[in-house]
Amino acid sequence: MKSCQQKAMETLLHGHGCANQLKLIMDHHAESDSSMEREDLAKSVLHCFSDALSILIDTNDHHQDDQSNNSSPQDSSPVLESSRKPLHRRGRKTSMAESSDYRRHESPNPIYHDGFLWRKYGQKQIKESDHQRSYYKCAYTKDQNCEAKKQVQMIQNNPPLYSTTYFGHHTCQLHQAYATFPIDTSDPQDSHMIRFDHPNSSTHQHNNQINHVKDEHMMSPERSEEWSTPSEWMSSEVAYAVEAFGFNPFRTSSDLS
DNA sequence: CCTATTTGACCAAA
DNA sequence: TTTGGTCAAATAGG
Repeated sequence: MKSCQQKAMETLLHGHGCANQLKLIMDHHAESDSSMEREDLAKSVLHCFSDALSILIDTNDHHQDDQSNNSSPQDSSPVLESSRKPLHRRGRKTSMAESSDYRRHESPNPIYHDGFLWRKYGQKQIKESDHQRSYYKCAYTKDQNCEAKKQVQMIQNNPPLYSTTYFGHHTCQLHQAYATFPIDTSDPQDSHMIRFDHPNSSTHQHNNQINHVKDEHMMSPERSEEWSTPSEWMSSEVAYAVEAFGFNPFRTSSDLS
């Protein structure tokens, strides 16, 4: 089992990778159709930071955790939740969510471009919810025994709210690439961009660029009309993320500085 | 062709 | 028996 610091480090490295990818996109396709991708990546970066922070903060005050529960974080999106929080069990266990380590995000739109390559392997109607849940695993599960998974589910219709839950941690090369990238390059202008393709994948993969999960038709088809202009909800989503990250849902700001 | 997604079947846990 | 998670055959689509 990995130490919390290790997890935090991995999360930060992922965020770093996403930021790199974002910069790459902004450098090369400044005006193109990649705004959606950029938006998702920006969100991922923010999520990574808050994830890492929550891990570190959580381990920091693991001994003085008495009054931590009653200060429930208000429900501004995106909401962050982790398995390190106490889980109240009611009724049947929801296996994955209660047994293994997970990080959950809520946001007004599903997160597809999070810097990793996912493969969908299932979709289920969930009892209490009106909406289906989609199951993804890392595209390198087979090649590299990467166990990372994620679930995406619409949890609310109006306004639209999606829950993205990550399970396990990436051990694949795509992830390792972030770790080998020099973090503090002396020259911020010159970008030594990391490669996002994978050295072993060329033999049997027709396409080794980041190949993002496409929009599912699982959700109600009419939902797309609810977002009048894409730029509206996208920028508001990032604004929410910034806001949430700024005050940190788990602690008061005094703990951060 | 090849790979990715869809979707009903299957399985394990409760 | 019900439910959530996964498998894998069928299908889509490049």
